[in-house]
Amino acid sequence: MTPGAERGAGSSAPRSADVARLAGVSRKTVSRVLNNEPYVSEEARQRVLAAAEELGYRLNHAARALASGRSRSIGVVALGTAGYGTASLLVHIEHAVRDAGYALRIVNTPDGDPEEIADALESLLEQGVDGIVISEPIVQGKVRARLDVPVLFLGAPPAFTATRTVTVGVGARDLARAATDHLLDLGHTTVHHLAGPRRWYATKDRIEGWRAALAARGAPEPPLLNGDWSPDSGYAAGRELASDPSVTAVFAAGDEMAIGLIHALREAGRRVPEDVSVVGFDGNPVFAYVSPPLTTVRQPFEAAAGEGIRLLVHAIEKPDTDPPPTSEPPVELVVRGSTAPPPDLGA
Amino acid sequence: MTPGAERGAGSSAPRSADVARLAGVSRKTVSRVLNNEPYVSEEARQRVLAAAEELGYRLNHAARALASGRSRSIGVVALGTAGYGTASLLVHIEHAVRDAGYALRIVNTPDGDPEEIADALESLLEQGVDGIVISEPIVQGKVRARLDVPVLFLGAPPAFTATRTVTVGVGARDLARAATDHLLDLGHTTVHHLAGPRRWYATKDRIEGWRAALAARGAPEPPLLNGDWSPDSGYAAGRELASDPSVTAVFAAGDEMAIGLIHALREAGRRVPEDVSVVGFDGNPVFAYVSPPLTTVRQPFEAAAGEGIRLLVHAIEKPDTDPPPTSEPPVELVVRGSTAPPPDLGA
DNA sequence: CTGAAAGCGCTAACAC
DNA sequence: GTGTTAGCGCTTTCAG
Repeated sequence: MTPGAERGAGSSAPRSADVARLAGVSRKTVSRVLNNEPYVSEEARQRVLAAAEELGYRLNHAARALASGRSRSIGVVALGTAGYGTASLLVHIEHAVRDAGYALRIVNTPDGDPEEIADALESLLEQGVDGIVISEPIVQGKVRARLDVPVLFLGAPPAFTATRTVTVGVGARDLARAATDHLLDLGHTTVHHLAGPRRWYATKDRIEGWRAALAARGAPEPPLLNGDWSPDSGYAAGRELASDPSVTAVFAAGDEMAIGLIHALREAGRRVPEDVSVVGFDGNPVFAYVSPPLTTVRQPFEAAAGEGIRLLVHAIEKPDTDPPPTSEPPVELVVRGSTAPPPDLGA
Repeated sequence: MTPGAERGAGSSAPRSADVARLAGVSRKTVSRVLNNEPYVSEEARQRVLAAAEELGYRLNHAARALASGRSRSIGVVALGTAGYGTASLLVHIEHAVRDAGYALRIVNTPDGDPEEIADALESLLEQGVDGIVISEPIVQGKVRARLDVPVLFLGAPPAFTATRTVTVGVGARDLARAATDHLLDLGHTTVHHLAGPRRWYATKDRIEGWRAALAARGAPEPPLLNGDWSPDSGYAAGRELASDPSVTAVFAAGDEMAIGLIHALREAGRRVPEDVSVVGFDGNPVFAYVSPPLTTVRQPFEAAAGEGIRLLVHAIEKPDTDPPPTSEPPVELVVRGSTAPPPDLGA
């Protein structure tokens, strides 16, 4: 049986050759139509489309990837936490990737260890992704990897080298600074900071923003508190802080830690915001409905994902032209009920 | 230049032929080693592995998929909400899929319309996934799709037909029943229910569980409240309910709606849990730290994802053998501070 | 504007 | 245990 010969009715999935035969054109023309290439007569195009529809033709991406060397897919290395921030970012990434006409492959790295990340990258590379997104990477340790595709670092400076790296920040430093400034503006002498795990870039950025705000006013810098993003760790930090009456303002690096912190504070008899003000970080809308409603800063997840993917796709498709212009997302402070002037000020 | 001939040093990525040459074996033997097939001498295996390592060889999955007809990847159709439930489920799915040695491809359907779902499926199928996971599907409308791979329906009965479908529930009905029973056990005459969007299966299950609990005690069934999972919708429902003094217990179909609901109730002067008890659904740990701590039922996301993927992989790899046994996840009611006996009982 | 021929890098079936 | 021979279904030259 020669290739392209008749196949028993309904035997197996139709291939582009079947479409070509039905449409009365060559396989190459079918390929042109399916790839929106120019130089196809409108009539041929219609015939091909109709034939594909009639046959229920489904393009085989594996074959295309093999032949073209590109998979039209983007891989993302995500961090394992199911928190609002990570999840929200992922949803927006998916959306942006899909809009750009790419498919999404995901590998999660529960702990974000350099080794795990290297494995994740390797796995993505084997799958032939055209580009990679590293979402909120870890700062610690060196990642060993041979990256021959463009990489987008979302929310952090490049953690390793690749053919071409593109970076989009989420403005975490500025957001942290705005959160701290808000507290300072209210009259607090200084602001304590409950940070995330030290290995995260996100943690580092927030610490820097907080520090900068303090320094700009000459406010003393209290010792850093350490959490792990979980409400439990916020609670633990809150218990510690509650015993120190000089604490009147705390900036937590995540909404959930802020919630745990507030709970511990109140349990210890300190009122929020009357005695202690607390501001969170992320902007999960549900915390508008707790008591007190949480003052927080909103992370521009959608904008960051959108810009980042645009840049990444540009690096993939037109590596030799100038990247599209990018704009800094606005800093959004959401003032709700968990912050107020310090108690002594009124006395 | 004959195929397999010397290539200029560092010219391009090494292929299996390069590994074969360096190891002094045939390409097929390389393939055998890489696929963990039997009938390879230990010595040959080591030589191949060493050669691959030395060359920095990376398997080309596209070529493998094309040749073998299988991609060793699983696609998931996710729903667009970035809520705790969806995100948590996704994380566990990713983990289970990876453990099984498969890669993950994701398509999100913001609204979960049947048409969107059909598109998502089509896109996954073109990518050549070996199996598909539909996470928490929508009940409404018919999905048109030609599914020639096994499909896992997670948390819902099959919404359409496929070659082979496997279903794993999350026990939502039993969980809803347990939540309602808890309130009834406390002495409440009846329990109101704030449901999710009607198009979701998850909504339907929870309504049924609630209804069954009520019926079993002969409790009157109050009119259903409708939300959309968002805290805003919980708040809106709460405002409505607050004006009716006969309401003493509410079961909300999601934690976030419960939080909004409680806020509205308190704003209207009704105390929780003294005047009105509220129980949520999902088990997001952060709500242990709000006031009052939220009583809720925990969804067995991890168990469901694990069992589901095991079943799906079985259907992919050994379609002709009996599926592995599955066990019902336990019902976990987490009693915290938002529930108490009704006010009149004490009077 | 269109088509013919030649692979992309791998695995499948069979021989040895 | 191992190698040989054919493709998988598509895109890429390069001719027309």
